[in-house]
Amino acid sequence: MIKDEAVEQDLRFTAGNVEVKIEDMAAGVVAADGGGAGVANPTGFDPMDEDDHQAVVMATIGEKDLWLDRDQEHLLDVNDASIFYSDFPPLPDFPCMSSSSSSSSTPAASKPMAPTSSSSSAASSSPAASWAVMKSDAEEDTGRMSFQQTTDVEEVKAEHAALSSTASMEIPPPSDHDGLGDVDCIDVMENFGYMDLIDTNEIWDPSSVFQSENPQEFLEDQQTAAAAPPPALLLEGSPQDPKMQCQEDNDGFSFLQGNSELAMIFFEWLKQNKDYISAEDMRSIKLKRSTIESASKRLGSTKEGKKQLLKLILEWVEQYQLQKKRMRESGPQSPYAYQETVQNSDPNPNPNPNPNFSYSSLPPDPNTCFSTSPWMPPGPPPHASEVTAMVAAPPSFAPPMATGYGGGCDPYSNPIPVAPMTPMNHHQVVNGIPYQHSAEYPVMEHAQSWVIAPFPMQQPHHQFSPYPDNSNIITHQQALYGHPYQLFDPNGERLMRLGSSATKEARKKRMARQRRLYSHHHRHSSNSNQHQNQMNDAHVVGDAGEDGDQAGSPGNWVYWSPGGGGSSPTPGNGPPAEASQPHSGDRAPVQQQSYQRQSSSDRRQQQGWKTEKNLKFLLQKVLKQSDVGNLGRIVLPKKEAESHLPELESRDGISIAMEDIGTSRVWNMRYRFWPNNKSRMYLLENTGDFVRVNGLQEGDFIVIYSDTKCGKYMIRGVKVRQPGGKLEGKKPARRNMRNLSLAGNSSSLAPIKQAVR
DNA sequence: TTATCATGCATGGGA
DNA sequence: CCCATGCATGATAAG
Repeated sequence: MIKDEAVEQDLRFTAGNVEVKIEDMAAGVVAADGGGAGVANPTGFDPMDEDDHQAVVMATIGEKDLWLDRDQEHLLDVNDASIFYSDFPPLPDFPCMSSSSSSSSTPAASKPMAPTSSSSSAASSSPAASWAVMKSDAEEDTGRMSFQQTTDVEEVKAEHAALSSTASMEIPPPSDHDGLGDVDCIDVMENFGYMDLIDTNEIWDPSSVFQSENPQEFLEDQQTAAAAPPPALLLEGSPQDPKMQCQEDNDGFSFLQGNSELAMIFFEWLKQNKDYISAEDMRSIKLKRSTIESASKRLGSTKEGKKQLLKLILEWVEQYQLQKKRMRESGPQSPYAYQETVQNSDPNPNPNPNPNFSYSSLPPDPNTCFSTSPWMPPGPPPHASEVTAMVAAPPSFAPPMATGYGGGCDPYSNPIPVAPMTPMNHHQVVNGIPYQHSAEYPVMEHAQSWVIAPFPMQQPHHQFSPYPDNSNIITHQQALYGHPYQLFDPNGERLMRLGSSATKEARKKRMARQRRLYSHHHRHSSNSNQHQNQMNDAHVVGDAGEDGDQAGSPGNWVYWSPGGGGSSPTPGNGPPAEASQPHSGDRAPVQQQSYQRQSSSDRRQQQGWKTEKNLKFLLQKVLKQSDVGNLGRIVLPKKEAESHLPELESRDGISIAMEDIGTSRVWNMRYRFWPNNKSRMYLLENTGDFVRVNGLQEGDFIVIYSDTKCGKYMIRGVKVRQPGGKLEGKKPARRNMRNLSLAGNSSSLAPIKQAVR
């Protein structure tokens, strides 16, 4: 499966059986009635059982409904579980968390997907059940975020399996808050306190928020903007809690006490996203306690850490929502339908060619942004040549995929952030709804951003290790696709730079891009198979690209799954993700979707980069010892070289400038061939410095793209981390590589694909 | 059996 | 003598 998948699952917070549900964030904010003016979920997205239907408190100021988009929500008539998935993708795992969880990965989670099957894992199917959130009356009334803990052992196991790749934190069961039998509903505040996201005693202080900013102004803004407290904010007491009442007194903001900074962040976010996120959306958000806990551990209990976590969550919500919106805009079709289309057409712009890479199995929700893994190697887009940009993998990746690089553009991109969770077969049906691998989803740049450990890492410490050589970095979104968010620094200490920073404008642009992408997919879906194949060979990475990852950046890392085959590299970013895509069958490079994690700033950079370039995946090559040695030359796969690189008239070859996607550095290389028997061997020479600078080693891979706009060549080095650190070895690699190659796949791609899985 | 490709190693230029 | 260059060979995978 793709790392991304694992990540995705984590994001879903399915790691534990404890779920944190953010309900009525908005409502919590305003809850005029304190008890929650119960509002039936108009969207029908409520994953809860109908019987369990919970009243939703709409966030309103005065009588004004802050959630203007609410009515526009599509009503999905699907079963609860399915709704849940489709509605909100799991929150991507925190990259940093991966280490802890990896140890428990189950075979299912770690086992690579069959080349032909989608990356989605069976494990992911179980989540549906687990996600069926049981709400307590209290929750409904309060509309607060609550943690729910299920006792179903089977479910838990499944979740663990699914999450195995991600770090799951052991969180003590919430105190019997509501005394809900099987399910414990925990007060949000309590939860956060537990998680340390928010100090136990630290309460969001609305007043403080206003002090820092003109309250009046804020309120005015709120009139037009949706205001919902962050889940954490809503956690504060029960509805009956005096504090909640205070909210009413204070226009619903009193619940924010104690941490003005966090509150401000949340409010700012609400203001920026009022047009994109509805109360229903917020209600449907569920966070796994374990995930949060893991994240908080990673991020630390400091205020900064909490801020990061909040940002991460908000970013996730935002990203998801964007996807969802896009879907809606395209039409009322169900997400699944969309998925199908994508799968069939595959002209997936995603850079995650490697779904494998990537980026991971995607969550059932096509809209999910996190589907891909962050750092997958840019595997070629899956056919993917396009990496979700790789997003990521460089997937993730996400494409999966060597996450990224190329995110949008990068096949690798990252491939790949990202998606990740348990691998599922495309055809697998969960609760009547077909599950698809994230890799198949159109990769979104964001996906990569989440690329947190797209691939399940068995060895935690490896997962997030930074690139040794590149300290700079950007993670490789799947190798190819850069992931928007860089979660880990080379030292593995920097968890993530969340970039909630996206501005409204940027968001709009993103949405427009996504829409274009979406329609693009549809167009392709109608294309003939032949055309599809061509596309697979070379995708325009355009959007996928979250490639922005720098080679050196963590985003470029691809992880090798210890499990099946053991040597598949999974791009941290996600490029490899691509491999898992069904259509990509052949050689889509894995994106590093994965696989990569990027900070928001990185993501922005990548996005910018993406928007400016249309990358076409040309080829990728898993580096052999002779390629990374001191010869300074890399043997290129003949078929790809002949079909995607300039035709060589003479053996002297041609000089070819390759711009390093990660660093923008231009390398003057030489492309030539050697007569070999009756054939030729194609080489890229003068690669010594490139290899050195990127710290590439045997087992890592390079992905070459062409910028369709500028006509220049782009290259990305994707690092593959093997849990066992085996790649370091010398000789075994050679034989292993061969062995790894999958039938039907070129040997050069095999590793990546495996990684993607 | 053939094609592909990793790499061993011969050759030759330059220090 | 060292190293870059380039050919030849052997191991695999594919057909």
